[in-house]
Formats: sequence, C-alpha cells, structure tokens
Amino acid sequence: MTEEDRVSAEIALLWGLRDTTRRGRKPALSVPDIIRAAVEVADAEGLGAVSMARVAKQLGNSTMALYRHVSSKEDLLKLMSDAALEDPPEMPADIGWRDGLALWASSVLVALRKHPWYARIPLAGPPIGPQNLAWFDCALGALADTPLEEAEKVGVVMGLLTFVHGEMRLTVELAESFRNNPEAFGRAYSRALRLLVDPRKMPALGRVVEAGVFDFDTLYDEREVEADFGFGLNLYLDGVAAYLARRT
Amino acid sequence: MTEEDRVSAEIALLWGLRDTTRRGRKPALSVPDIIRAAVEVADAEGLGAVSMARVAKQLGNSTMALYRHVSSKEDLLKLMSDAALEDPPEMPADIGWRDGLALWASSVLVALRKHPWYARIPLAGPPIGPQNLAWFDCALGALADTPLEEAEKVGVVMGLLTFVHGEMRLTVELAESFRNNPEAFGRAYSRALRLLVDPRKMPALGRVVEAGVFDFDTLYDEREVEADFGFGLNLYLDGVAAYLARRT
DNA sequence: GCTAAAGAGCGTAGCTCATACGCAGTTAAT
DNA sequence: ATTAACTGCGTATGAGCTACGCTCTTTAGC
Repeated sequence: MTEEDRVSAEIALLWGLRDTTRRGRKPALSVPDIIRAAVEVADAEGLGAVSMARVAKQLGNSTMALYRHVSSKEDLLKLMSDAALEDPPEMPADIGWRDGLALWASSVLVALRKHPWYARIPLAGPPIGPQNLAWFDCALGALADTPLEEAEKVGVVMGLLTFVHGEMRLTVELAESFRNNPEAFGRAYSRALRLLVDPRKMPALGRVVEAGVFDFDTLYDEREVEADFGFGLNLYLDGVAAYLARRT
Repeated sequence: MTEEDRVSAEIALLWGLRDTTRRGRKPALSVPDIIRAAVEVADAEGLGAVSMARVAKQLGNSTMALYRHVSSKEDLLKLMSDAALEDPPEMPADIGWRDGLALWASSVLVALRKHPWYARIPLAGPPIGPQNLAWFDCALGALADTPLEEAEKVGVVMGLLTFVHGEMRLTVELAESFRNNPEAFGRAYSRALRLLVDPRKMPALGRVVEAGVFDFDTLYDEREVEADFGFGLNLYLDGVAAYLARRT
C-alpha cells in the first residue's frame, strides 16, 4: 500500500490499491463488486443499459451509494474497460512470433465476443490497467525471440493493436446494426448500389457492383467477417515477416 | 425522383432524393441546412455538444422543428457521418496502387483532422451514403491496374479500412484524453509502469520499460503518432505487395 | 468508556436531453 | 372556396447524471 502515494488515484483504483483506514462504517459495497455488477448489466442488456441507477439496482443498493466508490460514470466505464479484457491467452512456449501474434489477435476477438461493449468504451490514455498491461506484455512476448529492438517490438504491436481496434469497431458496430436492420445487409443493398452508383462517376465501384461482389442474401455473416479479418491480418503479418527479413 | 420509391427512406435522405409535393407551408429548414449546422456545432464544440436543442439554436429555430426533417438524433448523426467525409482525394493518373492506397489512407486522416468526431459516430451498416461510396470507389480505383479479382480488391480495401478505422480510434481518443489529462502521457507514465510492472509476471513488458522506450517527456506527439501510423500502414502495404507477387 | 472524526448509504432535487403529441398557421390542388 | 398536406413549435414526460447534505456506524485517541 505504500505505492499508493506514488501513482494517481485513478491508477490506484484500477489496481485495487486503495489504502483503507479502519474508521467509519464497514463498506457494504466494494469497487470490484460494482465493476462486476456493471459488467453483468452490460453483458445482458448492452452498454446502453448501464446507468448508475441500473447498476445500483443490480447490487440492491441506492444509486448514490455508488459514488462513494467511483467518482463518475466515466470512471466506472474505465474500470469496466480494463475488467472486460479478462486474462490474455497462454502462449505455448515455442509458438513463434507469427502464430503468437495471430493467436493474440484472435484471442482479443474471443474476449470481445463475451463483452462486445468493450469496443465502445473510449480509450482514456495509454494502457495502464492491469489487464491492459497483461495483454500488452503477452503480445510483446510473442516477439521475444525476434532480433527486433524493444522500440520496434512496440511499433509492431501498436500496428497490430491498431488493426485489431479497427476490426473490433467494424465487428461490433456492424453486428449491432445487422441486428437492428438486417435488410440493409441483404439483397436490398446490392439493389440500392446498382441504382445509386453511376459508373461514370464511380467506375471502380461500378465494376465491383457489376461483378456481383455484393450479390449475396446477406453480406453480414459471422464466418465471412472472420475470414475477412484473417485475410487482412495475414497481410499485416506478411508485412511484419518482410520487415524481419529485411532487418536480418 | 422516380428512384425514391426504390430505395429506403433513410437512403433517400442521404442522397437528397426526397420527393417534394408542392402543398403546405414552404419549409424554412432543409436537411442540408440541418446537417451543416450540426457539423458546425460538432466542429466547434465537439460531438458531445450536438444536441437537438443546440443544433436548432444554431439555426435560430425551435428544437422540435428539426423533427420534421430528421426522424431522430441517431438519424442526424448518420447524415453528419456521411457529410464529414467531404470529397476523396484526386488520384494522379499514374500513381500506382501502393502510393494510391497510402494517399487514400492519409487523406482519411486529413479529413478526420477537420472533423474528429467522425470517428465516434457508430457505423450504421455497409457504406451507402454518397461520400462513403465515393471514398470506397477511390480506394478501389487505386487497385484498378492490379490483376486482382474484384472481390479481392474489396478484401484489400476492407483490410485497409479496418486498419484506418483503428487508427482513427486511437488518434481521436488519445488526442482527446491527452487534452483532458496530459500527465497520463508524460514522465508519470513511465514512472507508473516501473512501479506496477512486475518483471516476473510481465517479462516482455518489463524489458521494454527497462529499455526506456517510454521515457519521453510526452508520449503523445502529433508527429510521433503519424510516424507510428506510417510504420503500421507500410507493414500492411508490404503484405499486399507480397500477396500481389504471389498472385502473379 | 467517551468523544469526535472519518467513512458509508442514500433521499432530494436540479440540470440536460430526446422526443411524443397536438395545435395553429400556410400553401396549393381540386 | 374548400380542404388536404405540410410546416413550425409549445408543452410535457421520462430518463439520466450527479451536487449536496443528512444520518448512521465504526473506531482512534484520550
């Protein structure tokens, strides 16, 4: 607990480093309880359902009681965001950088499937929460056996992180809009494109439409989305491989 | 206007295809006016300041008048989202796929600098607005001279889009949190990491911290962020190059 | 033991927001 | 002239965040 003075209150909260004096009423609520309740609500009813009142109800407490432990809703979201990541995957000892990074990326998406609201919580700064750092370490670990400088490893992981964040956004938001409005992904989509895309103004897109690339009963297919992700991810990893080859 | 029946009301709104009867009071407000006002507010005061009341005030009208033209705030956000993209870059005729895609990606970020709130508006489906399609066409056009199938071009562009969306998220959200709380990006960050990262539990991250990778006065630097983006982007484009080479 | 400081739970109330509903005024088709 | 269609907007409802302050509990310090 001596460490608490040395880091900001926010970080102390993330790491559970509150220095507890013995005075005062025994707390009936704890920060981990609150986080757990908020995560339950978000999992069951979506991030939109997470209100201070709803989380308090989940705990059987009053709304305002939460504010003794969390300074604002924004603060609670930060805590949820770190908790949502759960634990990074175990890396097999001899997996190699490429399979390691691929495993890492797909593990992020697996974690996301349990807590899709993770992708909607705004980033609040560089990674500092315990789970965030554990995942960061895990990705860096995959590059441990490469001859890259430490800063280069960070660069490679940041690029992967960027890619994965983009994938999270597309996955989560398209999945949600598919649930709300599946017609937008069906035949009506390619029909609309054929009507709206003027091949003189948008020749390249016109050719794609004409070639029937969008002529499916639904463009949104869990498997399809994952395959597309794998395609893009492999292109990135090919790039990393080329960089490594150039570097040695 | 005959096309209006063939596409959904939402799409008609995006493309300005409302069929106007001549009856009734002359509208004092138009959808483009409303979008323009909303964009002004978002540019000046952030997306958080965009409320129906605030946009109406910008136009000198009452709040509820807006609802004659847009069906909900969500609807207005969709319209803003398409408008924010403005026009895609002019592609020099002989630019080549690689420089073309790089130009495209950096143009997205230039557009984003004018309207950073773009990255916060949830995706509402596959691209269908006029500006969205124009940008889509532009990226596909960069691949026109490659021997790829149309579907493969879409895959490459989707991968790039994923990467760029990730970059948008990181750029915008980190920039915002830097404004709110610059200390989180300064020396305090590496100090916190040195305290919190146990090298036994997180060996790879421990080495990175130890190597001083985070020892800068500020980790958030416009130039630095852009350089990192360029690094990741180049890795992806190297991957595309390898794919093309394999393919021919 | 007594006292008071520190801490915890929570009721009230104020503020901002989205938006349903309905009225009143306006214009053009008939 | 009549009326259907359409616009602007005032009112009101309900949800949400959270400042403030009261009350009760626990224990440190004497």
